Amino acid sequence: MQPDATDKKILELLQENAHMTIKEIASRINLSVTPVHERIRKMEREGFIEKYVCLLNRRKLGKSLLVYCHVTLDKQRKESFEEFNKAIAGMPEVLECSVVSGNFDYMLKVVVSDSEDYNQFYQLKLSALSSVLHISSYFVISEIKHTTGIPVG
Amino acid sequence: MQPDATDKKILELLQENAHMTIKEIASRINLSVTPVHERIRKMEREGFIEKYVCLLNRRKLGKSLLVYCHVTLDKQRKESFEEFNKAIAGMPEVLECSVVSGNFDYMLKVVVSDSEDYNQFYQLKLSALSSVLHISSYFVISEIKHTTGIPVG
DNA sequence: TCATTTTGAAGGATCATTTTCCGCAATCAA
DNA sequence: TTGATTGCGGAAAATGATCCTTCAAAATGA
Repeated sequence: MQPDATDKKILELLQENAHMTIKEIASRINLSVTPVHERIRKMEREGFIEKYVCLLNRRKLGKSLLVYCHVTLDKQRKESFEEFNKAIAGMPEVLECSVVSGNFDYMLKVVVSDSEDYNQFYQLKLSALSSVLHISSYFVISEIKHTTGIPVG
Repeated sequence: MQPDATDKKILELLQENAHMTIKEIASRINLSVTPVHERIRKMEREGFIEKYVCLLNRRKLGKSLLVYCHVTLDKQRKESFEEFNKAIAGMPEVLECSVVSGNFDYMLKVVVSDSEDYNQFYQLKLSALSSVLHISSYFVISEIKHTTGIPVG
């Protein structure tokens, strides 16, 4: 069953602040705590809500550099994709990695401390993979928008 | 003050599951609830922890298509950047938007229902902006990795 | 139409967690 | 040694989550 309008309001609030109490959510949407609680549990059970996480300030933690990479594999073959996918899983600096359509194979989002740190990652980890043919790096100069909230309207 | 090793363990746990109780965290790192509670509050106060959110399953909510866009502005001028930045802020389907170095100006991450929905976004919203000269779209075929957890080791 | 079932919500009791307070021990500087 | 600071543990108080029962409205069926 898809979330109804009330469920969606709850999701919007929780996507913005998961520490909001059920009581607070209830008062915002003019309901008592019980139905709000039940709706949340239901959406958790049914997988609409996947998990609750905290978001950190990467700059304060010294991870000031954000880089997007385009990766082209040497050969578009099963073994290459498998090697690459497996390697990516073990790289904590890679936050996102997707196979994309277009003139390259992968799109990566990488978080590192600085350009030297990125160089280490680039030379010792990414280009060390035999499956990799070509890498283009795009350094983020300014983050205009950054949200984890998907539109539920 | 930077988080110490104990703080980092707490951050790793909270980045994975922010609903973990203080008691549970405490037992995992062999501490009582008081210091764990104090450390978390401190990291919230000092801004290392920015917010708590819930992550939704976009597919279950009908947002099955993920697209990365490269956008080139017509003119690299203050007014163009301002118009573009402002417009992006009002587009809920754009989850991330960054100014990048390289042969285009912006990198966008867009979430929509399907290709028709993307077409609407592309034609009616993005290319409707006078500041935009060129757009390249890269459709995500497969998400290999997707995490919000930045490395704190 | 009337009775029955189902669904969603409210209120209150109970349980768990968070938060606060206090004291203890280790470390460090004077 | 003394005094101050820091980090930790334990327990009480405050708050919130959860569970259970009841109620009302809508849907279902004879």
